[in-house]
Amino acid sequence: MHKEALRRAGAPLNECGLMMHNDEIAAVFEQLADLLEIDNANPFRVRAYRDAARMLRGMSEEAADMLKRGEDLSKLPTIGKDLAEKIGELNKTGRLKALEDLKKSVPAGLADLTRVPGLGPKRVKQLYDDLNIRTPDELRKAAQKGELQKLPGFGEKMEEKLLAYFKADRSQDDRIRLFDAEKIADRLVEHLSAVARKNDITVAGSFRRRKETVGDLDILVASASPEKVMDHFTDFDEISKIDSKGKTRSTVRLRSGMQVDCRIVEKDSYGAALIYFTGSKAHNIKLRKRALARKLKVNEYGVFKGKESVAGRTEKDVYASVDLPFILPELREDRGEIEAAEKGKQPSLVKIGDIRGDLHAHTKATDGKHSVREMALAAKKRGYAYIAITDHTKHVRIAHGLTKARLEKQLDEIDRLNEELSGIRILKSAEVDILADGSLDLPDVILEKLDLAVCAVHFDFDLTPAKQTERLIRAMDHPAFSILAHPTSRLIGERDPMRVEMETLMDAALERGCYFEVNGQPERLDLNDVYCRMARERGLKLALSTDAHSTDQLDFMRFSVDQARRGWVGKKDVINTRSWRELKSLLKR
DNA sequence: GCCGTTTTCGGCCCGACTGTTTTCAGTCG
Repeated sequence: MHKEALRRAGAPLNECGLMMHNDEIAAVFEQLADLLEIDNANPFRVRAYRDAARMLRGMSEEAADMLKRGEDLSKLPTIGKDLAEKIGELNKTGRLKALEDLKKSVPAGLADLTRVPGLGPKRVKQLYDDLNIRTPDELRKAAQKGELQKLPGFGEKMEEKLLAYFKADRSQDDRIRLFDAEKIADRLVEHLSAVARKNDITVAGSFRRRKETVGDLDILVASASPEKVMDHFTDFDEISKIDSKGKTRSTVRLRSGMQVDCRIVEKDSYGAALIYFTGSKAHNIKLRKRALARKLKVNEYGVFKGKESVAGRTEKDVYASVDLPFILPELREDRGEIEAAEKGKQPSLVKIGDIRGDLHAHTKATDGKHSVREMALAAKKRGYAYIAITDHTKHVRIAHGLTKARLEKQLDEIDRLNEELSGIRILKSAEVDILADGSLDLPDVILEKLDLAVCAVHFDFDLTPAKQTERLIRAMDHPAFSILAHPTSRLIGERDPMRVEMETLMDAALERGCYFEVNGQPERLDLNDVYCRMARERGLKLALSTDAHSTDQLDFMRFSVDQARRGWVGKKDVINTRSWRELKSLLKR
């Protein structure tokens, strides 16, 4: 998406009716900010572009749609007259003259160089001016020839560092899935618990905000003997390299490629440090500004009036000092949570304990590992009232999808089990494949026998957005259609989301009595947080499901809940927080 | 470039660590 947007921004267009998505506009602004920074522009001007990009990425409505309705974009936060015009220009022409002009003096590739650790805009500019270095590859060659250490401000160490960077395996540089980060985080906490109480150790950062992917781990420890804790931390046996080590802050890299920052503070600062280390950065900046307006200063040690500390021990105290209630970590993205909290309108978020059943689970009849009985008993053990068995249908050959006959047999089995088992109801369902023309992959005669149909796309992901939307709406027209599973069919880091007209699709679902799933598989987490929020704002209810392929995967429910919480979703916005009777009344037939 | 219960101009979050320096700039989170 990023690359596509940049291509568009730089290339002439031959189409009409162009509409730029928010993330595409954001990508253009981000590139402009990168290049402006190298060009030594006013840092606050640079920040204005970055702030706007971030705001656009978190927005649940398309700026292009607002423009279509004739709305004034400068009413949006971080968007003023100038940026509103630039968004208009992008939306109309697909290009941005300011960016094209800037590229004439600052080669676009220089932005990539700032991503090399240790290189910021100043050094990149210097490398370009003095050695005409424009790409990471040119940088590597210059370092190998020993040319860098001759530059003022660069030295032997810097050159060594860069050489080490180019020598190292870069395959793990990308953000990793929350689920994978969790395993590492658990081991780190276990390691640190030898020198600190577990209550005094928190994995903060985007991990605590439950972001779908995690770039690094930020560990905060409260301790009166920081040096002892820090020495123990840097002794962790998975560490491959210590990037920096100080008395209160260290950065290391693990053999897995994961970067870990450890910060140690005293107990009296723990709350302030938690806020600081949990982020997001934008949330913190807003808090600090708010503090300034009250003649207070917030840093990671506390809240200060002059030199006197007025809060810091708990997060609640720190928020209270700037007249705010505690704000849940999942909301701390500066997407309106501070304003909502200020008005006492912070959303009440769905909790794992609110979930009454799972509406997406497979068995060994297709690509799952366990039987219907085993899945049902595992669901009962988790305290659920119901579980929908949703095996694939025939079109999904790779999963040995069910034919009508095989599904009929499974439905008989479910009847028998429902007779036999108490305390859990097995719902008759299937993950019905949505074919390319929008028809469903099972005959009506059997669809009619299901309690609900969970429907999903597994092929033909790359139709045009209009065609894809049409396909899905046609599917939802079917009277049996209940839930659209993994609505964009993305796989994090592997497959981009299908391009659909999401607002149109959500409104169509709403009109037809259909619901969208939030799939808890660690590589799916589909819908994402922004779309969850969009659904909530439009009144479209969600099904939080696991898509479990084994009994233990029923635990993925918490990832689905996390994602929904990041989208401001409450208990009432979720259909499977209800008893089966209530849920049934929400289904269209 | 944005923004306003101090302001429509003059501000814009804050501190730790490193390397290359003799007191600090650059980078990072």
